[in-house]
Amino acid sequence: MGRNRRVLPRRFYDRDTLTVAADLIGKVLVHRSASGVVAGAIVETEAYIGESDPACHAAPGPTKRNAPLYGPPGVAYVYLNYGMHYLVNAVTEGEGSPAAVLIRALEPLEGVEAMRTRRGGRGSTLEVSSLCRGPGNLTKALGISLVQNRLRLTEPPLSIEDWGVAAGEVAWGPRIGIRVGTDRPWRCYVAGHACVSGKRT
DNA sequence: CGTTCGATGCACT
DNA sequence: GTGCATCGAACGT
Repeated sequence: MGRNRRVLPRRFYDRDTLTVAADLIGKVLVHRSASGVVAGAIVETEAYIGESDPACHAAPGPTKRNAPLYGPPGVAYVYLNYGMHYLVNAVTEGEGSPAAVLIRALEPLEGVEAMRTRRGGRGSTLEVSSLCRGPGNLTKALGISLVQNRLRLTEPPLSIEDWGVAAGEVAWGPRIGIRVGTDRPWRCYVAGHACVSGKRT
């Protein structure tokens, strides 16, 4: 691992959203900032696809907030949720086809101390497997906020890369934390992985 | 273990 | 004014 690092090209995202959601498992979300490099392997994603998906932010049609969903693929869509958590998505499919993959959990690979400081302050006793468990937690650990909204994921400072991490076995299930569209099994995750959000098994 | 519930800000109707 | 793609502290069992 680490000798063959490749940033995912824009065409990676210009595909069917469910395919992208599955292929993002095992890829590495990297944030390079003045605080250093933090990175983690993606172990959980959710697909939000089009205006016909009631849980997708594009459901009401184009608005100021969801504009990135209608733009080019390979761009970060970040927004504030519940007034206190930032959530990061990768925009997928072509322009005019509003869809994205929400990144829900990471396995920390680099910058664990920086993550710990951002999550719980210095001397935090948080386990490594909890640092990026949940979409609001991972953005906090990586220092992602609205500043990173609309950034291209195909170049620094915020990128998704292939570090040659083995993806592991992937499972599909209903999306978490939404009240509509729960019938669509569009959550993709590494079954049994300690860093995946939700109830542990 | 389990479940409930309050915090908190902004986009949208 | 309402409703969230959440989290974790504070309970109950």
